[in-house]
Amino acid sequence: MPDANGERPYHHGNLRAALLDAAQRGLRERGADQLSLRDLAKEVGVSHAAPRRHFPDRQALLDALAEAGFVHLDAALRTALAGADEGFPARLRATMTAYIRFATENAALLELMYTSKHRPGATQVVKAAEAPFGLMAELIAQGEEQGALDAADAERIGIVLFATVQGIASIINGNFVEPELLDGLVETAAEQFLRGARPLT
Amino acid sequence: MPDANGERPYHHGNLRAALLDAAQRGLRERGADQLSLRDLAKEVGVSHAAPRRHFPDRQALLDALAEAGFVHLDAALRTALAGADEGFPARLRATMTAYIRFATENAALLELMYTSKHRPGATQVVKAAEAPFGLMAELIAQGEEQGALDAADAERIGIVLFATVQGIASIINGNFVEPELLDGLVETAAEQFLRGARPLT
DNA sequence: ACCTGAACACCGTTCAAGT
DNA sequence: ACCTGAACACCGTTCAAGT
Repeated sequence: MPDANGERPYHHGNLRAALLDAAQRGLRERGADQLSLRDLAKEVGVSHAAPRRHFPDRQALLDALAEAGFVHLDAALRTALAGADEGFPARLRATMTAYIRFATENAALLELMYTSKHRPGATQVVKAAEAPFGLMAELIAQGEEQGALDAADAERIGIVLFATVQGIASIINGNFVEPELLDGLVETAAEQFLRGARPLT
Repeated sequence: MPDANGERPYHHGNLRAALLDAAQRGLRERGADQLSLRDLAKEVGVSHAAPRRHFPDRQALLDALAEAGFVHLDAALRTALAGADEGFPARLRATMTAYIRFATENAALLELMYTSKHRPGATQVVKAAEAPFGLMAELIAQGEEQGALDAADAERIGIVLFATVQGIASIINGNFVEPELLDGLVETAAEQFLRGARPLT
């Protein structure tokens, strides 16, 4: 039982949350490669074997981080959309910009999210990704209703849009183009997308 | 000196090449995480400290793999272009398809290539990426000359195209969409691109 | 110049045992 | 149910020493 004096902030029901919290910081500050279960356990104040109860192995913790990443990404996109104008072009740009911002501000996390560690097994991660993918599809469907798009298949076009922003993000994060080009790339992609999907006459 | 009987196939000037070769196989078969310098040394038949002469640390070997990956990618794209028809739409589709094929057939390598391990320092990797990026820009420039594109800035459009295929590849490799959708996604992206960048009248 | 062998500090993972 | 402590096999990295 937890002893009477308030010496230990964790250890009861929130070891898992505490570990994830520490892992999130470590990921941001030192990258996924430097994330060690033993370190995290020490940082949180438990023995090195304690995390095993909550994460059967290291990969399980990384998967949990990726899963949480998709939840946060989805929230960021929905927040951006909530604050955007009603017109489709504005909503498109707001979503793209929010994605890129999230991706560049959480570069190590993004890597983890898309890394094919999601072999057969990590269904949770794929499941969590459905929310932002769905958001993209909804956005496209709205554009069709507004008459801004001729797109027949909202889901497929949504995936291509998703892929485009994700690709821009990974090219920027990988240092393959100068960061100054970022805004221009997003704008070029948005313009091309609007022109490419607009009704023909 | 190498003793007279032909017992050792390596050890002279090609330890580096032998290590890279073994690493390439290991990467494909077990992924980058499972790549161990000690294992590679054992597989090649040298002591565990020998690789240090050629790769100062583990990251240096991973960077060398990524660098070689971009060289191979560039070759694959150029081969595809050499066999394609002259018209821009055909050349565009050939390039996109070749990229996606390379990316899905070398998923673990692709991850390594784009992983932001390329922090300040790994200039070799970024340098090696310039070839395929340049190829994309050339492709766009040809499209402009043929009158198929209105694009003002070939380099920027080329980067967006690059980002789109890379994004599709990572979404497929990450298992976020069913593989059956792949061909349709590439075709949708190609159509949108052609429509988005075509002259206005 | 290139490689060996021992040593160091650190891992992830397992398991009997504690509370 | 949750955590501890010892143990195991394995790392990357370093360095004196060999050839």
